[in-house]
Parts: sequence; structure tokens; C-alpha cells
Amino acid sequence: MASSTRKEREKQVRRQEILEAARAVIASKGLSGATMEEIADKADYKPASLYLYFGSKDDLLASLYLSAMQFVVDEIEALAQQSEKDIVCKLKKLPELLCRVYRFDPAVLMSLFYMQAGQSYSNIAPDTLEQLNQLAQRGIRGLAGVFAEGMAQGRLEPASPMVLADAVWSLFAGVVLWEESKRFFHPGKDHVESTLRAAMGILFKGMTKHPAG
Amino acid sequence: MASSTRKEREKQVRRQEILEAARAVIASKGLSGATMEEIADKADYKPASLYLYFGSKDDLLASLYLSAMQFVVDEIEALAQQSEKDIVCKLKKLPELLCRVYRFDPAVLMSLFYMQAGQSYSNIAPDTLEQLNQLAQRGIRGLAGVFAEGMAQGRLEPASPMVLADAVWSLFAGVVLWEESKRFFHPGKDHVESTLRAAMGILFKGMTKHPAG
Amino acid sequence: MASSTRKEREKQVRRQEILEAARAVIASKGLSGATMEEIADKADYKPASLYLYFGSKDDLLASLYLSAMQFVVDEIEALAQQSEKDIVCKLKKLPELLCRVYRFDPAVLMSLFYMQAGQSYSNIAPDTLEQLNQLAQRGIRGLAGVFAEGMAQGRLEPASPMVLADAVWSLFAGVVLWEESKRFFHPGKDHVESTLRAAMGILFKGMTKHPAG
Amino acid sequence: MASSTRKEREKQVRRQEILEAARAVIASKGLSGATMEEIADKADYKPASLYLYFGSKDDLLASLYLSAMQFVVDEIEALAQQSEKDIVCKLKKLPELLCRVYRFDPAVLMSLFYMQAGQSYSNIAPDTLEQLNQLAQRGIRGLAGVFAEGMAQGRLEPASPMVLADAVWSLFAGVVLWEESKRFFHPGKDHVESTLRAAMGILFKGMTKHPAG
DNA sequence: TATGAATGAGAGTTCATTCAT
DNA sequence: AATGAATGAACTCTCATTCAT
Repeated sequence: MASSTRKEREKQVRRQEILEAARAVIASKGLSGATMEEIADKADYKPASLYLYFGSKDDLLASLYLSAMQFVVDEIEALAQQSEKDIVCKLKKLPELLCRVYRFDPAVLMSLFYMQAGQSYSNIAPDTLEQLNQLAQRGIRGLAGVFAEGMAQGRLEPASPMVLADAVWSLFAGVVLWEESKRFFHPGKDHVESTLRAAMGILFKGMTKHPAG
Repeated sequence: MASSTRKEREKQVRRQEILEAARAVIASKGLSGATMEEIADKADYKPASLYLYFGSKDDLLASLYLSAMQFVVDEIEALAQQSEKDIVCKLKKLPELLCRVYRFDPAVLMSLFYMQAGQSYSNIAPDTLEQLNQLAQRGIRGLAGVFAEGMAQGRLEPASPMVLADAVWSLFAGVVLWEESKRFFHPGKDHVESTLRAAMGILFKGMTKHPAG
Repeated sequence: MASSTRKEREKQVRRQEILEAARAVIASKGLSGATMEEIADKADYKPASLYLYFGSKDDLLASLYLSAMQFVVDEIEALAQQSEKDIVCKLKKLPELLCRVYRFDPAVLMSLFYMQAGQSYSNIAPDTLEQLNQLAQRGIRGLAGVFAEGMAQGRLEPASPMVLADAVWSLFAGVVLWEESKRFFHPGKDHVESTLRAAMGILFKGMTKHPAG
Repeated sequence: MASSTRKEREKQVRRQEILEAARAVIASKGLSGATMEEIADKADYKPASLYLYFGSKDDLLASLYLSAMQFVVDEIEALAQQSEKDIVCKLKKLPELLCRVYRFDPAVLMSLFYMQAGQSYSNIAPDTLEQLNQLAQRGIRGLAGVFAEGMAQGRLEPASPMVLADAVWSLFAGVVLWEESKRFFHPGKDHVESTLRAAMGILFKGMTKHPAG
């Protein structure tokens, strides 16, 4: 029993190592460059061995996407449930949260954003897609909850909380994509986080009700 | 000479037709579904013929991206150069401009955003990449110019114009990606333009100096 | 038009050449040894080229099976429709007919018999399977018709025509399989046709009503 | 020594268990579905363990075939050696014998027939092949002996006993294959045994000398 | 004795690309 | 100018087999 559990744990560890390798490959060669051979190379395996740990390449990628999405959603829901007197404090924590999410896995996040753009869903199992969709909705709803709270407190301009949530999420995705893109031309400069903070700051200012407007 | 020129012109026309076909294919089948065969089919050619007009598939795609970028940049620079007394009027025109850009070619725009994310540059000729980069910078600078003007007029909060431009561009890219993504799960609903207007409105409000700030 | 027709005809010729190569490979290396690479080699192509002529390997195999089955059924139906006074004359022609069928394509016939044994249908398109089934039934019904005629003439012992047809078909398949099998151990000796004639002769004698029994 | 012998015996038992598992897998998933993993699963082993008992997959399959062949041959030789006054009584027992053989292991029998068709011998050890061949010859000779006896008694039409034996064996193989094949399209209906009895009946009638011929 | 872990060899398939016509 | 025909190079995936433990 104990042994079976340890075996399971070791297998999980290996799965994680492979996922890590996949992450690295996607980061360096892009989604289309992430072949099973490259991933196997990175993980010090032969391609056939990957199939001991994942049923298929799409299964592997799905794991990657799901873990990234799960991370985002967990972070957002944790923030939403914090009992904070002042909504503005929560808002101020958001940019930092998004930076953390970004740091969790930039490359996978980008692939996910692209995938979500509906271009390459073809091979991903429908139920995995549905899971991704559900997670995304939970994330958006979490954000919307925070904004609704702010409006209830009279601290935010009245608006549709869902629209605000979409705006935040979009800005997040956009900054990640755009700033990452610039890194290609100017390697070394990493402005994702600073731009994220600045842009979010402006967006939140635009939402906030001004005391004596 | 004259004949050679006319031939040249005809060749350009055919190139445009092929690009149009590629656009349509990407729109309907996504980037990964855009094979040379599909594009040729759409353009009433056989695959081999495409190579009379484009050196390679990546060359073809690059042309597509370049034309999309060119369109954006032209629009932005036109706006920037408008002699408008009130900067706020210019700002108000921006969301509409971005909607136009989006409508120009949503699918290619998305592919471009993805490409820009540094994932699939590998096969594109370096000088084409450089051109794309240059165009992007011109677009951003155009936007930044508008914001700088606004600050000079004292209508916008003081900030780095480039950062504001990045924020706008990012928000644009993000909304397009995210709202398109939602269309995959909820086909029929197209909230790109409305979300774009709403989100940009909030962002601009956040930039604007309030009379009694 | 004429040109298009000729092109079509040439393509058909090439398809036939490939089928011929596949036949040869199956005959020499068995069904499991018949890889796309082997077939391509035999046909002086590279594997990828086969896909210009057949949608998939299973498509190719199905063509092979269908053509063999079609041949059998055509032969049987032609015999059934012959207006022959004496049924016994028809019966006497049957062994020769089956020999012809056997000679048409021994290897494919064997593969087909095996396939029909339900072991490896997995990859064959369902509608192709259905076609094969229909053909088989037509063949059996053709045979049964001949036997029913014989009984109506009072020349055959009363029995179920379908059962007789099954018996003939089974004996045919069995002799082909078994005698081919012996050729493996004793190459050179080909007793398929002589055994077919002898065995069928006995079977038909068993069916026939004896004038003064 | 004694211990070594016991170990030897135990090993034989395990081999039999594995062969049984292989039989079951072939019966349910066909020859092509019979992977080492499936067989190991069924036998409550891991694939690697099978190699403790069999040198290779082909070795395992060969054992299966040998045991099926052994069963047939034993049955036939037992019949041949029965001291029966009347040859016709022996003949009448043959269909039942063949039904028993069929029931012993339909799936393996079919695989064997296929193998015997010379298609997949490639990987089987030559001496195993030779054993199979020897067994087959013994079986055929057994049948031939019965027929020779019948002719000597003047109850069967004069003919080559070997040819008659081949005919019987072929009909047997053919009925099994063909009726099994029909089960694929019409599951549930099992006409193997009834067809076997009917067809053999006709064949034997065709062999028998008629009192007033 | 048994097996977890790994892999070599090879299968079918796709697609951008070439080139003689 | 256009293309039919062909292919090289990948890619994902399967499976019998090995070997250290």
C-alpha cells in the first residue's frame, strides 16, 4: 500500500518533470515547435517513454493548460473571498496577482490564450475543452464578484461587473502577449510586469468613483 | 518596359487574390487549418502555382501580417495627424478606429498577435520580421503621439506616452483574443466591438485628468 | 474534357499498378508484411505518393478486397443466369469457375477470407464492410439459385439451397487456405486446383439424386 | 532434482495459464488485438513476466497453435484406431469430432488456419513450424487411414484417401472460417456446427458407394 | 520470481515544396 | 503561366522486447 502510494507519487513527479520539459520547449520553440521528440529530449527521455505518462500529446498539452488555468482561478477566487473592508485594497492586489499568474508560466499562458482564440482546438478532447471553459468562467465570475462588491460599496462607477471582468482579463492577456512579443525583438527587456501594473492601474482608475467628481 | 510593368501589376493583383483566399481560409479553419492546398483551392489555383507568387508559405503569411499591420498603422497615423482642437475628440475616435481595424481581418489579426508572441517566428525571413517590427513601432509611436499631445494640452494625466500606447494596444489585442475565444464556446455572440468600446472607454477615463482632480 | 478524361484514365491505370504491387506484396509477405513502404517500393513509389491514389492504407486494401469479391460474384451470377437445359452441366462448370476465381488473386482471396473471419475488420470503413457483405450475399444467393433450380428439376436431393451454397463456398475457402498452406512446406507443388476439382466433385455427387438409388 | 522437477512442473502450469489467457484474448479481440499487454493483463501478469515463460510472442502463439493441433490430431487418431466393424459408423462420428475440435478453441483454430495459409510464418521458429507440419500430416494421415479402411471394406468409392482427407480437412477449415465470418455481420447466429454437420453429411454421401450403384 | 521503466524499430499519415511538362 | 506528379522530412503513436532491481 505504502509502496503503491510511493510509486504513484514517483509517477506524478515524473509527469511533472515532463510537463516542465514541455513548458521549457514551448517557451523556447513555441507551440508548433513543441514536438514529442523535443519534449522527450528536454526531459531526457525517448519519445515513446512519454506515452507511459500521458495518453497522447494532446493529453500532455491539456495537462499543461489545465494547470495554468487552475492556478489563475485559484488565485482569483482566493482574492474574491478575502474579507477586506476596503474594495480598493483588493483592487490594488489584482495587478500583483496577475503578475504572479504570469510568472507561473508565461509560455503556456500564451499558448492557452491562443488556443482559447479558437484556432487549434481540433485535437483537444472535448471534455478537456469544457473543463478549460468552466475554469475560465469561474475566473471571470470571481473577478466580476469583486467588482460587484465594489459597486455595492459605492466605490466603483456603476457598470456591468462582467464587462469589467472581461476588460481586466483582456488587458491581462493583451499585455502578456504584446510585451512578450516585444521581447522577441529586444531580448532581455522584460516589461510585462511593469506594463501590467501601469495598465491595470489606469484601468482601475477609470472604474473608480471619484469622491468629488 | 511598359509591358513588364503591366505584368508586374497583374502579378500584384494575383498576389492580392491569393492573400484574400488565405485570409478566408484562416478565418474559417484557423491558422493550423490553413494549408497551401486549402489556400490554393480557395484561390482557384493548384498548390504548386502559389509558389509563382510567393517564395514560401511563410512568405505568404508574412505578407498577410504585413498588410494587416499596414492597415492599423495607416489608420493610427491618419488619426494622429488629424488637426483636432480637442484631444478628447481624438480619444473618442480611437475605439471606433480599433473596431475598424478588427473588422478588417479578425482572423489574421489574431494569428498576427500570436505570431507576435514570438512563438512562430522561426521560419519567417528576418527582414520581413524587421518590417513587422518597424510597423508595430510606428503604430505605437503614433498612439504615443496622440497621448503626448493630450498631456501637453493638460487634458491627460501626466504619464509616459509610450506606456499608455502599450496599454491601449495590449487592451486591443486582449479584447480581440478573449472575445473571439468566447465565441468558440458560444458561437453567434459577438461581443468584440462592444467590449472594445466599453473597455477602451474605461481605460481612457482612467487616463483623463478630471476637472476638479 | 478529352484531356480530363485521359488524365482520369491515367490515374486509374496508376491505381491499378499500385493495387497490383499490393497484391504482390501480400502474396510474398502476407497481409501483416504489407506495409505502405513495401507496397510503395514494389510500385516504384515513395510511401507518400500512394496517398495521391488512395485515401489511406485501408482504402487501398478495401479496393483490393472489393475487386476480388466483385470478380467472384460476377462469375457466379453469370453462371446462374446461363440458360442451360441440364443443371448438371452447370454444376460441372462450377469447379472450373472457382479455379478461375482462385487464379484471379490467391493472396488477396486468402486475406479476404481471413478478414471475413472477423478478426481484423477494425480499420476498414463500415460502408466498405457493408459492400463486401452485400457482395458476399449476392454470391451466395447466386449459388443457392443454381441449387434451387436443380431441385426444381428433380436432379438434386431436396435440401436447403442456402445451406448447399454455404457448403460450396466453405469448401472453396477451405481448399484455398489449406492447399496454399501446404505450399509453404512444399513449395512448388500446387494442388489447389486439382484438390478443388476433386473435392467439389465429391460434394456435388453427394448432392445429386441418383436415378435408381 | 526432485525440487527441480517440481519447479519444472509449476512452470508448465503457469505456461498453461498464460496460454489460456492468450486464447481468451484472441477469442475476444482477435489475433491483431492480442498484444502482450492484453495477454498479460488477462493472466494477471505484467508483460515482462511473460518472457519468463515464453521466449517471444511468436513462441507463445506457436504453443497455442501446437496445442490446438495436438488436440485435433489426438481426436482423429483416437477415431482411426477405434475397432469399429462398420466404417460408416466411424464416418458418422467425424462431424461430431470436428464440432468438438471447433468448440475446443474457435478463435485459435481460425488464427491457425490463417497462419497455415502461409501468411505469418515469418517469425515463428523453424522447428516449431516443422512440428506444426508434422502434426498436420499426422492428422491428415489419420483421416486418410479411415478412408482407406472404408475402401478396403468396399463401402467407399475408390479414390485417393489422401485427397479425401484433404477435402474433409478443407471443408472443416472453410466452414469454420465462413460461418464465423457471417457471425460478424449477424452476431448471435451461430451456424458453425449445424453447417458443419450438413456439409460433412453431403461430402460423405458423395464418397459412399451406393448399394445399387 | 516478477516487474517498473524504458526504448528501438517501425507504422501510417501529412504537407510544404520541387520540377518537368 | 500553370500544374500533375512526386517526394523528403516530419510527426504522432504502438508494441515487442530488455534489463536493473
